[in-house]
Amino acid sequence: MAQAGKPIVSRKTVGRLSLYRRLLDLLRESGTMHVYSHQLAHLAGVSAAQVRRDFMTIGYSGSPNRGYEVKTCLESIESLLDGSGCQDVALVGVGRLGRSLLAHFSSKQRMLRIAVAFDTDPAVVGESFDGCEIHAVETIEKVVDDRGIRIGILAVPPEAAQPAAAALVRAGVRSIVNFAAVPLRVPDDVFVDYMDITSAVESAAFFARDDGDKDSASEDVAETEMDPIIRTIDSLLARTNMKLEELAQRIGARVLAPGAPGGTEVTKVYAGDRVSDLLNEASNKTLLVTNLANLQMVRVAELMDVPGICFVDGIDPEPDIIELARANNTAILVSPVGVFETCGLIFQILSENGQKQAEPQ
Amino acid sequence: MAQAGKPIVSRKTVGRLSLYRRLLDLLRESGTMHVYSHQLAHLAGVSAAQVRRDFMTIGYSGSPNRGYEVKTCLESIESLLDGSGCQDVALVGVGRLGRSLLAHFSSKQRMLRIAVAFDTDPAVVGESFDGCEIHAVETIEKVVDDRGIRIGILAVPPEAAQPAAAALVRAGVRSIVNFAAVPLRVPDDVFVDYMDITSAVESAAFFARDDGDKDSASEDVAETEMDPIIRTIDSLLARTNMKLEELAQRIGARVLAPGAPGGTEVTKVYAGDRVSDLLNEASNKTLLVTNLANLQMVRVAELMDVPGICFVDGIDPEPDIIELARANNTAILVSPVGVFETCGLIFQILSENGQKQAEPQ
DNA sequence: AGTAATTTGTGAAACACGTAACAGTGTTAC
DNA sequence: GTAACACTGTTACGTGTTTCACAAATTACT
Repeated sequence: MAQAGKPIVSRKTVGRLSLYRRLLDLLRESGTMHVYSHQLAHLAGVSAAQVRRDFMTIGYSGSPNRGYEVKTCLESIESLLDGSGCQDVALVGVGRLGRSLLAHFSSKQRMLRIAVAFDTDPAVVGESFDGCEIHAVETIEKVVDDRGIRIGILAVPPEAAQPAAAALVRAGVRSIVNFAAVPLRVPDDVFVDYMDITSAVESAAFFARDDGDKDSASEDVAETEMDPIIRTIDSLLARTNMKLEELAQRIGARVLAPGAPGGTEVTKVYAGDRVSDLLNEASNKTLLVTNLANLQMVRVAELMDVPGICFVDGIDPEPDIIELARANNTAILVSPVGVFETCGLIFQILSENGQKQAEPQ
Repeated sequence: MAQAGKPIVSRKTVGRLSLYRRLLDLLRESGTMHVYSHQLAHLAGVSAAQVRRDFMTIGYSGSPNRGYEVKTCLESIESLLDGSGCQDVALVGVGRLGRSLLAHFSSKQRMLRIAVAFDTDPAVVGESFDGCEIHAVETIEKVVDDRGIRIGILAVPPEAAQPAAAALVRAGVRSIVNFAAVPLRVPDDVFVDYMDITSAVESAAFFARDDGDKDSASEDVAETEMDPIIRTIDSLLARTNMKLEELAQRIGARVLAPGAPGGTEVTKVYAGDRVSDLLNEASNKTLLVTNLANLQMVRVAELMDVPGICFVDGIDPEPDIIELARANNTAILVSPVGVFETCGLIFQILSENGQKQAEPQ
């Protein structure tokens, strides 16, 4: 567990590792076992060499021709990032932004949680938001020190940032995320990350103007013919809780076997009939699109816990196939069109569906 | 006004310019006319060379021995950042974070405003927050295109980010600030800035651990004897609306002349008796601390619209001084201790006071 | 078994960025 | 008037990060 010394990981690398971690987590959930550097790079929006280099610096090795094993890779990153056990975070400033942060970290984070928050407003001091008590700012030093908290978040107006930072540092905080738009004067060995929203938007505004005259060659994303695996992985990001039944209806497919009772979510699609690929790619949320309507496919689906199979070209599968699928609680769909068109439709629907959700977590 | 071509300003430089702009704005408010590169650098937390270089790249020139003129420098930066006129921004996702952003930009921003927002939740569609209408996400393309908006902010859950980004790009958006934790696939000529809160905090957590073993040589900030001008400017950041009267009481000073009716705010302190310096540094919120109790000081204070003078060492000023000050509505305080101690006390009080404010804007 | 196809791991080049040094220039003091 | 000074504008340099390119390694197929 990353015990050997400190591999001297740079600020930017740590940021990317945090992103890899989330992506790998998605992949693991979807049942993917292995991932290549270029696939992960694609998902993370960086270059493949960058991914390899990052893994090198943290001392994790994949295997040639197999790529990186999702499970062990994830463990490696987590042992580095999370270190030993859960870390508490202190939040200063429980205004709109602060509350938004409380909600953000109360729900999804595993190893990091905001353990305590501070504010000046007597109206909120003593209250609790998302299970986090609000204390008065005057007590920062005592409370933070007592709890041994080493990470602070500043979500205060600019003029309050420096004093609050000073108090946090005095209390032993070693690392601060600062949402206020002022530079903090802190000792050199305290890490500060600036999240300056105003600067970010102003920069965006600047580059919005500047880019305007470049020939906009690519109206839509180039959509270069990516290899099927990447496309499959991509659809992961559009995890949209689409029910299998609704999907069937949308693509005009007949439903010959209902699948598991209560409906089934689909987050991933595998198209093809290569059982070996399927073994690697499929998960319990993968819809299998295939033009091979035989019993073997149903058996593999059962084996892999795949919730449904979609045959194509409007074929009528043999009765024994339907019978086995029903027995296995595996859904059977029949799309009236070919593999390509079916995949296209599903892809589009999943995308649209993702677009309709716009409520932050 | 920055018309000649495009000076090719890098992403990071633009971010810093945005910060300089805010700092210069503060300086202007406080009445400061000129600023040196090393002063601005100190305020911004960067090196003096960096500041000069940044101004070089945008083609702004200061004058040797005078530094940069706050007014024209501000104009120069603004003409670059804001370009021509006010720019509208589109926000997607009006959850907690989105609302926090709406509030943030509705209040303080001048040239940037969130003109329209989108969400899926039918409960908020049609509503208005902070004067901004919420539309349905399905209408992104039409509304954004119609209004000619070129800047977008994404405050949506990860799975909704890519479709929303695609819609924004199709509608003509050239620049996106993305708060979702996923990389966006957009054409190369669209600018994307990632504000990944989770990554930021996780990075902070990592470095909080890692830094622990370095010898913590500097318990508190080094507080190296900074030149008086910088100290004066520094106190600007602790703009704390401290009333002159309260300040007098806190430092145990006698009040010999009440100053302007209704009380006066102090955001800045100048200590010394160099009239030439005072002419440069003072503003209508500057408290003048001096050990020269003569009529000339009162006249200069009147001239510069300085609200108050604080004499030191418990002296008793001549009656004509008090008389003139009363006539001018200039407050006269007499601190029982020397210049150094008086400044120290005031500084401490302003700092403490700043710390008590912790409510985001 | 041997061969072909991939993919990793990594040294070295390329790049971007920040820093330091220095020459140029207006200002002040005498 | 002139010399000293303090600051800016700019060029050259160093550092940290990213990309390139290729050898080593592993698997699959013949």
